[in-house]
Amino acid sequence: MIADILKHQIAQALHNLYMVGVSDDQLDIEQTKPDFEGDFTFVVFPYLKQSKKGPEQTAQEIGAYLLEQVEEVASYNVIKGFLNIVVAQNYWVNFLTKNYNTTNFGFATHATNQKILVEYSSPNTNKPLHLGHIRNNLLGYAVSQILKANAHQVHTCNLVNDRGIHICKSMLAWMQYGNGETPASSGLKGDHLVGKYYVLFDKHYKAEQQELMNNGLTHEQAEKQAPSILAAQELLRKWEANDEETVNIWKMMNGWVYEGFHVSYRTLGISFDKFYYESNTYLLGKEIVEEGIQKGVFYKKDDGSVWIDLTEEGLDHKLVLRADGTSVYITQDMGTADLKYTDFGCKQSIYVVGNEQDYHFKVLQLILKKLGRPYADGIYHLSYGMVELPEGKMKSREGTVVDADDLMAAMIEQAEETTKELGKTDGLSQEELIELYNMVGLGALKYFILKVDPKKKMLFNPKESIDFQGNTGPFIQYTHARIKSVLRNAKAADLIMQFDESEITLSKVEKELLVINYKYPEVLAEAGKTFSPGVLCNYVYELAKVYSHFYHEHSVLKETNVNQQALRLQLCTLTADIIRSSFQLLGIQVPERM
RNA sequence: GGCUCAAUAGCUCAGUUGGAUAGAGCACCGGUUUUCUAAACCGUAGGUCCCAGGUUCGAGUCCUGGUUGGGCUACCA
Repeated sequence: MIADILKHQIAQALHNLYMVGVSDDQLDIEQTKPDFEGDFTFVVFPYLKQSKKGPEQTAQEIGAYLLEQVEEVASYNVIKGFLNIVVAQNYWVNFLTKNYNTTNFGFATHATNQKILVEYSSPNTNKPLHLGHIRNNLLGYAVSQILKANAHQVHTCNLVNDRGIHICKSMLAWMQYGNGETPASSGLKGDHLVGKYYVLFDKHYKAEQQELMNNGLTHEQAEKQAPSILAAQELLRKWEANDEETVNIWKMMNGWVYEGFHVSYRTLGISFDKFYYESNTYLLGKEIVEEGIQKGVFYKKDDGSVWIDLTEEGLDHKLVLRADGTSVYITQDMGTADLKYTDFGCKQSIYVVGNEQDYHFKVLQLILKKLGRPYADGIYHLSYGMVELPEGKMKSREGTVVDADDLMAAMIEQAEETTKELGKTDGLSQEELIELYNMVGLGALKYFILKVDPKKKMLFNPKESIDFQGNTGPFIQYTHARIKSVLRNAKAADLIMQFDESEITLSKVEKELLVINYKYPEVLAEAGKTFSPGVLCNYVYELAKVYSHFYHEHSVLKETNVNQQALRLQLCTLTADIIRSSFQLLGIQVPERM
C-alpha cells in the first residue's frame, strides 16, 4: 500500500530533518480533499515544535525529501501546514493492470487462524418474523460474510427460543379457539397462523384484565390474576413436566413455525451452520453455577439463591440461580456459551442481539471472564437499535408490526412495477424476470437496512415506500448492469484490454475512479475489524456514484485512442467486480441487465 | 434515582485516528438523451452539527456539566 510507504518515508524525513522519533503507525496521512491537488495529505502542525520552523517551511522540506527519496511521488504542494503529495500516474495504472482481472479483488488471501462464531436471528417461535428480525438477520449474515472475506474461519448459528411462556400463550389460544385449524386447513403460512393465536391470546388477556380492574383490582393484580395468564403458566408447568399432550401440541405448532421460518429465510437468502434450541439448552449452566461458587465468583444467600457481586465493575448484584434451584436467562446463556465453545472452539464469538440486552451481555461477559473462560475476552455483542415506525416501537402482541414476509413481497412487487414501467428488459425470459424482481426488490430492502449504523435506531415509514433512486440498492445494481452492458458490447466488438501506459493520460474522473477501486481492500478490512456492513455500503455507493460520473464524462466504446479505451475497459471490469463482490457480502445479488 | 446509547439540512442518513470551506440521497426548483441502459448525470436552494463550558495550533469528532429521546435497571426471556 502506497500509504504505508509514504508514512514510512515521512517518519524517516522527520527523523533525518528534525530528529523526531515517531513510528510509522503513529503517523497520520489522509486522502487529499477533492478541492486540492494531490492524493495524500500530511498535516505538519503537530511537529512544528520539534522542527522549530514555520508550517509552510516544514511541509516544504518534508515534501522535498519525499520527492527525492520515493519514486512513486511525482510532485507535492503545500498549503499552510498541509503537505499534499501527488503519486505518479504509473503507480495507479500499474495497480489497475495487475488487479483488474482478479476475481474477488480485495478479499484477504492469507487465511488467518482466527475462528469466529456468529450467532444471529434467534427468533421466538410464537410469531412470524418482522422488520426488526430482518435487521438482525441481514446484519448477522453480512457480518459473517465480511469476516469470511477477511479470511477468518467463520461459523454461524441460530439459537431458537422455542420454549417459554410466550409459546404457551399461542398454544393456549389455539387450544381454546382454534377448532383444530392448521396451515393446510387455513391456507396460512405456519408462523403466521401461530402468530395469529398469539395476538388472539393477548386480546382475551387484555379483556380479562379490564374486567378485573372494573371489579376493583389494580392493573398489576389484574395482570397476575387473569385466567388466561394463569392457564398459560399452568401449560408451561405441564410442558416442563413433559406432559405428553402438551409436548405434542408444542411440537406440532413449532413445526408449523419452522416451516414458515424456512420460507422467510430462503427468501432473505440466509442460512446457518447450526441450530440450537432453547428447549435443549435451558437447563444448562447449573454446573457452572456450582463451579462459580467453589471458585468464589458467586455467593449463595440464605434462601438458597445464588448471586454475583458486580459492584466493583460499576454494576450491581445479579442473580444467577433462583432460590428454588431453577435457571434464569443468564444461567442458560453461560451454559450455552460453554456448549458453543465445545462445538466450534471459537475464541471469538459475536452475538447479534438488540440493544435492549446491552446490560445482559455486559454481565454475561464479566461472569465468563471471572470464571476464566478462554473465550470470554472474544465475546462481542453486536448491538443494534430498534427499527421504529413513525408511531413508535413495533409490538407483535398488538399487531403493530411490519411483517417480514409482507414487506419482502411488497418490495418485489414494487420492483416488478418499476421495471415494467421502464421497459428495458426485452428478451429476458419469465424466469429471468422473476429473478430480477427478487434481486431488485430485496436489494432495495437490504441496502436500506444495512447502510444504517447498527447501533443507531432507525425509522421505517411504511407509507413512504423504500426508494429505488439515489443512495439505494437498485442504483448500485443498475450501475453494475450498465457496466456489464458496456463490457458485453466491448466483447462483441473484440476490443482489447491491454494498453501502452505511455500512450494514456488519466483524466480527473478516471483517476478518481481508479483510486476508489484501489481503496477497496482497506475498506473491506475496516468493515471486518469493526463488524460494519454500513462501511461497505457507503463505500460501494461512492464507487457507483463516481462510476456514473465517469460514464457520463467519457465514452468507452467510442474512444478513438485504443490505449485509453483499454484502460477504461479495465476500469469497468474492476469496478463491476467490486460492486458484485461487495454486494455479495451484503447478501445482495446484482443483475447483468435491468 | 442509577447505568447506558443516541441527537448533524424539511425528511432519511454519511462524516475514518481531532485537520483545510460540514457531505449524500429524498422532497423542491431548473437543466442534460439522433452518442456505451435517464433506476443516470449536472446545477440552484437548504446548517446555531441539541445547549453551555473546557482541552489545543485546530473540535461535528475528545473531556465536564446540562437538555431532549430510546433502552436497561425482574427470582421474565
